[in-house]
Amino acid sequence: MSIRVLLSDDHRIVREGLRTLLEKEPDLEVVGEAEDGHSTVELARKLRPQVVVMDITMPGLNGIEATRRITEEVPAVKVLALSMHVDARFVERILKVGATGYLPKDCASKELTRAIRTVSANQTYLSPTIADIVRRDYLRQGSKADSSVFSILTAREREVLQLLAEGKTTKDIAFRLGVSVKTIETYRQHIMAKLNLRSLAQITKYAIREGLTSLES
Amino acid sequence: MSIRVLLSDDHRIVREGLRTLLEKEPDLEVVGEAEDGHSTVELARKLRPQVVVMDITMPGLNGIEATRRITEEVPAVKVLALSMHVDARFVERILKVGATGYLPKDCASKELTRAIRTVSANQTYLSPTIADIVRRDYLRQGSKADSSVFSILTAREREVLQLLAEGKTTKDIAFRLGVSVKTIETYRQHIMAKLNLRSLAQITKYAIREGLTSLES
DNA sequence: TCCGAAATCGGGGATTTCCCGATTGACAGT
DNA sequence: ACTGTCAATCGGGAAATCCCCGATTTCGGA
Repeated sequence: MSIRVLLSDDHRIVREGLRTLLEKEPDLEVVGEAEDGHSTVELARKLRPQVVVMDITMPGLNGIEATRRITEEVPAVKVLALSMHVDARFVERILKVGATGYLPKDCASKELTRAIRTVSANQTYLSPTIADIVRRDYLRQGSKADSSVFSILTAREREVLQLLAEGKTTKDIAFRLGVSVKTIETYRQHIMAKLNLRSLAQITKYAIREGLTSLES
Repeated sequence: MSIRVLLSDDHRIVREGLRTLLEKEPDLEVVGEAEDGHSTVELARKLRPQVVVMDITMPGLNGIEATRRITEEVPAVKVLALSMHVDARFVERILKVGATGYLPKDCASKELTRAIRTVSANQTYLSPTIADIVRRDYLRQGSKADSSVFSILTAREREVLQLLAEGKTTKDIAFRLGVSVKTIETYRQHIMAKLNLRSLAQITKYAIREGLTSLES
């Protein structure tokens, strides 16, 4: 019986490439593709794949937040992060929210298929480069308190923070999340109060530093 | 006779995916892969492919600089940019240095193969989204020499841009520069129009990219 | 000298922000 | 079961900002 895989990446050509790669493996079956965090969560719930190959940087809802929701709601679904970041912060965060594997995008297809098989077997897969980075990170700072967004802000606030930093207007966000403009305003106030920020520009910079959005507009 | 293609992308899994996609096309032949600008230039010189599929963001020597060198040295080699950026600045820059096609990474494989065939036939291929962005860019600013801040914005506009990106409010800035709020509003409009930006978040990111402000604070 | 671009300001309506408070439901501790 | 906290949601109302117009002045280059 084959391993059912859900692909999540905001670039279609990347998804198609991955799909084609995986389809050459007889024991792997790509059951769906998602282009952002929300659709990934939804498809994971609906399709119940064994493994989600998850990009981290995605518009709207990012891969870390999507992973948090998936592993909380459907723990049987394993998440394998496939990211261009080789930064310990990202590794730590996505593992913390429930991913069981992490691969840099700069990896071989053999490694990807091996990682998928590993995580689908309830094991953790970290590629050698990543494992090394994590080890160094631990050596360097032990486990100090996490004062980043991920511990201070609520899920909803993080979501709004990211959308604000992506240049969405309050109205946009309210519509997208299906709540009133007033609610988004409140979140914005909370975000600014909690993070001690005073302007949208500072919010944007904060989000960039925390990897919630990229510099490319 | 098949079209010889060189793949250039810093992520191996992306290269492998693209290779697998292209190998399904009988008239396309992937003759090599490069993982950074320097190796791309070198392989283009050595292998003389008809087309180089070029990523823009690469470590060491980026895709734009690599394109410049290739088209200068081996004009017969056509460069097709495949980028995650849908920003007019990148399109403009890489076309200016000799690329004859531009695709967003968020495209279908059919479009990629079509683009490769188009540029190999000495024609220019811009995907619809890209073409639209270029058109808007032209409408807005004509074909300016360099779309960087330092040539399109006036000194005053740059000043305001920086202050906005530093988190200052309109009123703050007006006071600081000793002019009316209305004047600052006008500058802001000009900045957004000239740079094709739509939000303060985007303004902030632009300023960071251009080195007008730092990520801190 | 004439033209365009830069710098400056305003009107007026549409939106957003900002600072308040309020409700509901979930969950934690006693 | 009671109490308290907190996340998520919404509203009022005033201030600020945004947005789309146009206007004036100045100044350097064709």
